[in-house]
Amino acid sequence: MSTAEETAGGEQQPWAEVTPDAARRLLIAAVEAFAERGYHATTTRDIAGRAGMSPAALYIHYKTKEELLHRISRIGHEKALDILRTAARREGTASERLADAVSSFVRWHAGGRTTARVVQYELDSLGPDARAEILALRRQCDAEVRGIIEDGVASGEFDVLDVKGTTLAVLSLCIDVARWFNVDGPWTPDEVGSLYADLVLRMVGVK
Amino acid sequence: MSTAEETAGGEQQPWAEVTPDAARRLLIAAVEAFAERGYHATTTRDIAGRAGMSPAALYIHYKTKEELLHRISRIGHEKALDILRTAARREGTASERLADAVSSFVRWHAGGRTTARVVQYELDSLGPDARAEILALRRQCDAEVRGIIEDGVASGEFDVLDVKGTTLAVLSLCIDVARWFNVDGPWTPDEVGSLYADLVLRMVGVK
DNA sequence: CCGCCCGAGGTGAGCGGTTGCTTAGAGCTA
DNA sequence: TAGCTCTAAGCAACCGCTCACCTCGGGCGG
Repeated sequence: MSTAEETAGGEQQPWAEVTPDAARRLLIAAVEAFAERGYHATTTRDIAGRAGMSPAALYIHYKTKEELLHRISRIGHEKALDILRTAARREGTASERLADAVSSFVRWHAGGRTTARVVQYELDSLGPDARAEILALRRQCDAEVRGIIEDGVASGEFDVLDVKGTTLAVLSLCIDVARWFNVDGPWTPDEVGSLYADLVLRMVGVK
Repeated sequence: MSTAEETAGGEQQPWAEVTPDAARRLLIAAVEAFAERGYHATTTRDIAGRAGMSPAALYIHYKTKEELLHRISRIGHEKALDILRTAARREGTASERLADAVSSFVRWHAGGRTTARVVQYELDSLGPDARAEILALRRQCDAEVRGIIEDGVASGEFDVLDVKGTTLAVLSLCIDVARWFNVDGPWTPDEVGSLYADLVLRMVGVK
């Protein structure tokens, strides 16, 4: 009951790599607080309180509040990149790989909306160095999707005028799911994933 | 040199309806600050400073910092709704009206990125009453776009499986432009507008 | 024309409260 | 004892916001 899977919507048990148990509890509390109120509106006292600790306990495991956001952001982006890379590098046609990438990427944004929100929208609360590191991961995400689209164009499956712009639009569409998706809404993450996969295939001109 | 049009990217001179000149300067300063740093990270001293005034001057024209955000959000949403309504109610085929709606809506988000960012992403920094008022405007935006898509389906121009979901995706795609668009980037607002109009027509199944 | 007042718009100083973070030390395990 | 985890208390800085006061253009009786 005090484990990690109480995050709404059945977030797959994440953060297993965050090792001292208290550090993980603090990090999960921070994710929830940042997602609800935003980084700047969240106080260190709120984070510690959600984790059932005193305000000072936070500073045993993390040097600053920003380090929490940095860790969350890095782990989240690595997960997102992993999802896209897995889809991009499996075997199958470009259409199959693109549909797979979009539907699993969207499922992650919808199902783990709490995390995705922080990862995608609190990026410029980071300092310059941390932000630069995260932006590098983000460019790798871009590259994976662009690779699939380029493959599809080369094989004649896709009909795209502007590869760079279309790549951006596809990623943008997926990412924005984290903004509007509501766990109490009419769709499950799976439904949004397959709807979006269909829409994206249309965008790249698959008949 | 101290007028309103110094906002980056040639934002069409807005906020003309904000009447005492000092109040307008404060509001423009607030838009820029909120867009750069977010609502909670922006201090009233920063807003007043950008407008060339002392911190106390803000409270002559606005009751609270939140009232500033409320005013910005309401005016911005009214402008967005106006753009969509104009496109939806002009004469022409559903395809023409949808392309018009998307390209002008996207142009607004890209060209007026500063404003659009605040309008679209700082919504839940508002209190419950103000947020409810803004959400009503947002539902009207939704309805305009859904109306065009329903027309296209009825006339046989469009081929969509899920009207509600597709409407949401189209709006989502446009709104997210405010997040990633960069005035120093490779595209002009016009170019993104027509690229997106094309992508959206594909999404609704226009040949 | 003068001197006077007035209200709108502005300021400097500062209030109470909160922030991120620190420190001294308690509790527990080994 | 030694070492790690956590807490109670609190520090300096900063927050949104207020208050007493200042400034200045214009109406107006004389």
